[in-house]
Amino acid sequence: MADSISMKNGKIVPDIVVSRLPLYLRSLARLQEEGKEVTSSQELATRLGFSSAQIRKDLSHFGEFGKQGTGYNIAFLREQLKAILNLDIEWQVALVGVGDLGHALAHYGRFSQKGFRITALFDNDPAKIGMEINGVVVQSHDEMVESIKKAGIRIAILAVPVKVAQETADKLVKAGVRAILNYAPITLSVPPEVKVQNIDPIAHLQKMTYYCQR
Amino acid sequence: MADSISMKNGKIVPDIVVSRLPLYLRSLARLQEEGKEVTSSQELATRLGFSSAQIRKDLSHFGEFGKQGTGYNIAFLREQLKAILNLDIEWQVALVGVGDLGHALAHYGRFSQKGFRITALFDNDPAKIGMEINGVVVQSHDEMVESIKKAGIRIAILAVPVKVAQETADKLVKAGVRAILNYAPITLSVPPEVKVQNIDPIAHLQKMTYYCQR
DNA sequence: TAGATTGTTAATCGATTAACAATC
DNA sequence: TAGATTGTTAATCGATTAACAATC
Repeated sequence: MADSISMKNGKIVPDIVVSRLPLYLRSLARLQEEGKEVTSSQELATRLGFSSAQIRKDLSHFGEFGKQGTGYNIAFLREQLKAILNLDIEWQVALVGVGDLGHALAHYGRFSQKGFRITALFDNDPAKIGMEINGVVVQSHDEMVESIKKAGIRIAILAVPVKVAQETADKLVKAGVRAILNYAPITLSVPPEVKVQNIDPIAHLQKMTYYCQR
Repeated sequence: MADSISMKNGKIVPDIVVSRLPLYLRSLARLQEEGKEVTSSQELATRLGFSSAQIRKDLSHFGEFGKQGTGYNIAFLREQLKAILNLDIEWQVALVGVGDLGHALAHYGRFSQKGFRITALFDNDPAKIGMEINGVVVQSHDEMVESIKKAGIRIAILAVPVKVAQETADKLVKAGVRAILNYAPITLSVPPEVKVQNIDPIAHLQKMTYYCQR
């Protein structure tokens, strides 16, 4: 993924800063649920295990959202962050691969709750094509490129076996997809304008066992 | 998670280096499947999108594994990395929360393929307790601490709803768990000796939409 | 040997943090 | 006003990379 893009009079926002914005958003939602109206960089920091300086610095890349002596209005900061992350619209998402994992993802309510509507499903297993999940019909891989293009879908979740992951990613790119959430344990090769985020539970477990004595 | 632990005559290995070892392992497995016997930092780098210098530097924290002019013997480097990550034994894993996601995880073959055997399942839904998945019987949350202690399980996968995630994590810690793979969208608070890795697909999607024009 | 590639050092680059003036 | 907390600057810290001697 590109390291950063231009923002706030041509200055650049590091990719790692962007990564933290969703976590800020999550904490703010939590605070709001708890009935709070304002918060501080210190409170957010404690909750997230970051430093307050980091939070203020991160936010400063995008503007000024707080008031000295008071802190941040939670509802306001949430709205601002949502706008920055382009979350003030609903995104259509294609889910490719309706195996066990894909099935669970298709049922996972939090996607649509957070504005990511899975509006297209694809699989190449004839037994699955035509099946309906949550009101969406599973289509064949052959229809994929055309169907995604036609719907103007920009985000895809890739939940296919490793051996077809790269070729499927290639088709997604051809279809105009710009963001791929990749569940296959492989480093995908895509053009630089396409973003990829990998989810590999095994890699996480293997990292933690380093710290566990047997 | 702690930033690093001591290694190789008291020197310290940055946490971020440890994070990359599983990816090296994954690439090496791939290369081996392709029939290759040796590789180079350059080849690994290209596959992973890293620099070759980074790969050599990372490995140098743990020893010398290559030969000048030749590169690395794949089978040997794999074994070494597995040993470093404590992957030369099989780990027992407890899976807590057998909803849609938990169910999919319980069926996900790659865990046991990679040496993580899910040997205990827990849920607090009476309808699920007693159910058998892949030969493992779902137990109640009430039995959890005792059961994990007795089995000596050190790794848990947390797939419960957000609202009970922290209290469940507390129980896991009490039961002696040292590594938690957390699927609940919340920052868990645990003692420093317990490692947590978070998997939050929404956060990944929200990061990518930053780079997508609507 | 000549060519290739390691392991390591030093230089560079970037991210985090400490500190504080500004100000609510 | 006094206390609190922001936004920002400069210092620190750490990670990445370039370069190369060593050597297979």
